[in-house]
Amino acid sequence: MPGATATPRTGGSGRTSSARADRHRGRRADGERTRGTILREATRLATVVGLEGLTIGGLADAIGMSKSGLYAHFGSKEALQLATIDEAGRVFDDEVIGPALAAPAGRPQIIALCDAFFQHLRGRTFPGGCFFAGAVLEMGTRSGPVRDRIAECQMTFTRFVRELVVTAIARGELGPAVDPDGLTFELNGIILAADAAFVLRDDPAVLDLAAAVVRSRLAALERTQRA
Amino acid sequence: MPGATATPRTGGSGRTSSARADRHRGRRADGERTRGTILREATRLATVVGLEGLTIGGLADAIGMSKSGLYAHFGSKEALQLATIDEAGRVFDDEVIGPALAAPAGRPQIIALCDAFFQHLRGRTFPGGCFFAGAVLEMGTRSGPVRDRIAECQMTFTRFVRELVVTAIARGELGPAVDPDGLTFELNGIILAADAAFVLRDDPAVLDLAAAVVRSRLAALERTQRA
DNA sequence: CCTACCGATCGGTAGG
DNA sequence: CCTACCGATCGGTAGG
Repeated sequence: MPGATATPRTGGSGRTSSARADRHRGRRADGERTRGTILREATRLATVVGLEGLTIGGLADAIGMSKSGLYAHFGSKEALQLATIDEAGRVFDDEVIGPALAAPAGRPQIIALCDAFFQHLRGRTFPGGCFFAGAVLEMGTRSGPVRDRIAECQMTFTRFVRELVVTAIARGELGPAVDPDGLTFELNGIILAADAAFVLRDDPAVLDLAAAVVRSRLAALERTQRA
Repeated sequence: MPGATATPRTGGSGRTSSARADRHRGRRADGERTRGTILREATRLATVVGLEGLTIGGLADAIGMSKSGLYAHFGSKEALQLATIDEAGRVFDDEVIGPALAAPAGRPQIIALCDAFFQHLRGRTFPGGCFFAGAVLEMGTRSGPVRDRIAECQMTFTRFVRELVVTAIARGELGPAVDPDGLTFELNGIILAADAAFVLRDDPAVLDLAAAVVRSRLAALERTQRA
């Protein structure tokens, strides 16, 4: 969720091929792999117990490591939380933002974004539903770098949705009098309602309802002059 | 949020006036008062640190009591959590359900319900926003009596909103082809989006936007035939 | 990446 | 409603 722009993560560090460089690369690659394993489990765990409920010991147990093994990768709980947020952002970009960008510009991108989000829930990438929906309510009224990072992610997403809305209006696929802020707010609400209902009822039917609501809402706005 | 029906909580126990009964009543009244103080602070604290993050020690400190003083009122953390949920439900009934029921039946009740919810946020009854919105995402994927109680509250609220919608359709204040489940879902989404945005941005302007969205949404559905 | 440890805090109990 | 305590777990560190 960090952004709508694809941020290519260039991996390895060079082209040297001495034994020493290979060993360095091997060690670093192992470390990166372990780090990835830790963070994948951390994102999953955090959607169930929260970013604050995520404990170093609990996470270490879940992946069969010692606590100090985790401290070798992240110096503190806060650093782990921030890295976990970034990992969740990469997953969100891959599974939700990516499919939206792959769709034709305008209204199809709005529908693709919502459908991708519902698929993100349906596929149970995270056992506790949307990582960020939970994190916003958990961290919203606190303070510190973790809260600020979550707020930043949420703002980035809202801005992205608004861009799609503005584009759809400019292309004449939504009525010219549609209020971008209002529709962005509504779409975010549909997304949040889908997450809450799916988390609670564990029933894919709520995602079908959500997808139908998105379509009927956009169809109505295509014809009317006032949102 | 337990229900839309007013549940009068009959207090005192009788009409006896012996010294012994008075002393009993006095003791019980003191206990009830302390219990209320504890629960009021518990609901507030829980909206910031979560129902799970709510600790006996932290709550005891917040109200200037000893931990064991709390254990005298609630035998366990789980019992405290359940009592806290009930207290939050009473507050929600008072501040949100009550004003809706006081409005004229039909569409005015839907608007009154949403406005009362936005006012519930604006007045900062709870520092962390809507108690139940946070609790649903925190407890949704767990198990046990606390999760079940939260799920029950959410279902009761959803049913209540749906009743208002059905009534408004029956009265001809919403188009006959409006889908009750779809509109209930949308209204719940607007409520959740308002809570998330207010918690994060701490800006009453988001509540004004939410109120405007509710009105324009209902106005559009009054005229159209398909939701 | 490990074992072994630290002070602080967790939920909960004994006994008054 | 209190003091005093329990074993378990918290985030974090030393030293390898």
